[in-house]
Amino acid sequence: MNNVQEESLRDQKKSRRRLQILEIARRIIATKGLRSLKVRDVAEAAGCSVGSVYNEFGDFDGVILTVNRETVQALTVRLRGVPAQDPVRQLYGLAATYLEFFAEHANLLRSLFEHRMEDDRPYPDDILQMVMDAFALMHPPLVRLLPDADDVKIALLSRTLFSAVHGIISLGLEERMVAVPPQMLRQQVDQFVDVHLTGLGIAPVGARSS
Amino acid sequence: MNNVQEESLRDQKKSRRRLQILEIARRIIATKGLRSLKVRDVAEAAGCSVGSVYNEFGDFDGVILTVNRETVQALTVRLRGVPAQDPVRQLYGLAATYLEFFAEHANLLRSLFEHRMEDDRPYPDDILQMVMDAFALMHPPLVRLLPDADDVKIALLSRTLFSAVHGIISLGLEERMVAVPPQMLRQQVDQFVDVHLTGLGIAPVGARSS
DNA sequence: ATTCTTCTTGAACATTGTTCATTTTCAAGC
DNA sequence: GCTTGAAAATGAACAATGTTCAAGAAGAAT
Repeated sequence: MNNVQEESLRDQKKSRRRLQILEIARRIIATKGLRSLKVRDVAEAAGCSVGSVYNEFGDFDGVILTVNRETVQALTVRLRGVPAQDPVRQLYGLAATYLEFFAEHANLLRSLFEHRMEDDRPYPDDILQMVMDAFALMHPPLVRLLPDADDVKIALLSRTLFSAVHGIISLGLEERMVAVPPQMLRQQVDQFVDVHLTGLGIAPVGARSS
Repeated sequence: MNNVQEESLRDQKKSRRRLQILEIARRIIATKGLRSLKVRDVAEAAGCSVGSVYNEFGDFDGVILTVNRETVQALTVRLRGVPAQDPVRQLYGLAATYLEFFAEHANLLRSLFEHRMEDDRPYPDDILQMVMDAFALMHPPLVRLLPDADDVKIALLSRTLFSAVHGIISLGLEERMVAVPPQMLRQQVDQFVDVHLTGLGIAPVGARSS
């Protein structure tokens, strides 16, 4: 075990190729959907053999899962970038940012939420955990807004609220279903948060600008 | 065109087989998930050749779509069975019934919402319309509760609210994700509707029993 | 330079959706 | 009932795609 950072030529090529495969797979999923992702297409575009893809990722699910992992990581970064001064605005911001991100990367998000494993193999725990953590990002602002509430209940509320927003957005962006105009979807989400905060006894942003 | 109901022996066998194929496909999807559905398994279980499946449904997507169509039909029947005397209770009932139905037929619902067509062929319009119609079932009670509101806005609200409930339930039942205990999920949904109705200025059911 | 380890390759295989020439089945006409 | 023509069923062959692995190539170690 040499902890000095001496990357062998072999390792360099390996990791460069790994990145390349992921980049190509992500591009295909993003543009043509998960169902259009084929091993041979990825291998050819990456300039390597199909065997190398398997060598690097074990099986094809491994490629998909790695892309999904990076998707939820990117999502988390975006959500963490939402300003936290005003907790009410933060909640709106989280919803709006989720909508933006979903609209920009619809097929990647669908891959994250819709991909099923072969047979009955379990979905990797770390990805599930990251999704749950992302959905828990509404927790801190809710705690500030509801200081007297039980922390466990707030945790549940955070997941519930974010899941609700997810439902509105994922179905709203489903071009299959009655394609809600994207601008209207933004209003729809804002209004939903409005009503829900009101119901929680929190004064919403109201007539002020976003 | 003979509108007399004389079914030839041929037609009888044909429709019997059709039903049988659908029943088997539905059972496989329901128990082992859409990804485990294979033409040969269906054909063998139905006691016919793979060619017959294609003869009857055009392609394999045709089988899946027909199962999905029947799923949304069954869902609609269940949702229409929710009592409509009290509009507030009706809203709770629609959410609770959706939860029940989703819990009973999780894989069938996932097939409905997650199946993607081959290439870029469009999803059949009639199925999309039926889903939208089902999600519009919150419209009538909302109209009764908000008599002064614009009808178009109520239509949007109905879709939004149902989509939110869908998000909470579909993620909550996702055993992949932090498996919310089913009993707790019911409370979660009820509470969500509670808060949202309050936010809309409607008195929720409150402390009374379901 | 030689050897050893590791990775890469791509042909072969396995699985699964799809097609279609052939056979079978059935209904209609005699 | 037999003949015949149309329709359907068949399943072998094909196509597309995920997976494996023996052989070879490439880099590391001595």
